[in-house]
Amino acid sequence: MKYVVNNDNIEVFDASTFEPESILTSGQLFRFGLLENGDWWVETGENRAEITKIGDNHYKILTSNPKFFVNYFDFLTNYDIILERLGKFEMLRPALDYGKGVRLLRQPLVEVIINFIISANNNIPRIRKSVTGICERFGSKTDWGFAFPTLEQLSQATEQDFTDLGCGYRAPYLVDTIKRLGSEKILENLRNTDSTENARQILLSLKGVGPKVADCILLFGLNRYDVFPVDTWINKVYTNDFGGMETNRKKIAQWFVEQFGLDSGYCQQYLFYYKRKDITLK
DNA sequence: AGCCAGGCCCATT
DNA sequence: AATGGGCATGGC
Repeated sequence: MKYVVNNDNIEVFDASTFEPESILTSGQLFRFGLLENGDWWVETGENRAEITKIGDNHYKILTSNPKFFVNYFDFLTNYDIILERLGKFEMLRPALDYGKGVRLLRQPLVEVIINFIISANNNIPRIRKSVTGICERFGSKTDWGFAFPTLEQLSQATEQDFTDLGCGYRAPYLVDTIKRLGSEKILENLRNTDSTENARQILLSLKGVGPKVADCILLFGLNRYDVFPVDTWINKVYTNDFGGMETNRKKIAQWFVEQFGLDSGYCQQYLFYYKRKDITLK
């Protein structure tokens, strides 16, 4: 993959490891969609991009903030090398072939924490609805819609607000976590620690954050790749496709990390996307 | 209609 | 440390 950063767009060439549909529907983010002209749109933080296909393996990312999206789409990482390493595992090849256009997004930390607290025991369409509602209710107006709210804006939200937005029993968790993020040095400590396990323990102290959600935050918000979030889908992959006998999800995650090391986070995302390939999210 | 969803909290053992 | 019941709410 090659890319050129311009004033109001990024042009992507040889994009075998950049496929908008794969990236956006792989369950990492919840504010995206398909326009009538076939372009994909994505919003995160206070930014928006539209991705238009120019030709085979050739895209243009239209945005007023190209620098942000170079980082967001993880363009500094060489995915060919990751695919080559993981491809040595024979059983991964169908998933890698199907999902080679997936990338691991480098997302704003607070947004990831809120999104994945909402994700627990929930379905993706409903998560999208709640997250979108939170932006519309508490985020700043933008040229195209609404930004994801800042921590200060989020601190205005009550438990009733989150209930009204369809967050269900997670509403009190959100209020409690938002209050703590504003009053303690949690975000700073998360960013400063060298230890993934230390960061995990900090996250587990948050209400609504268990082992799986913590690993998603580590992966999508803190760019730690020695993690393997195990949800209901990965659980099926483990037992049905890998023939695993363990039932404890923390132990399943540890088993995967033993296999795939620092490629675990990428591997998990390819497997998750492949397992859900028959479920449409447009 | 009933099961399931990118699980977690909390009480009990 | 491990287990299990309860849980808001909408998608399918």
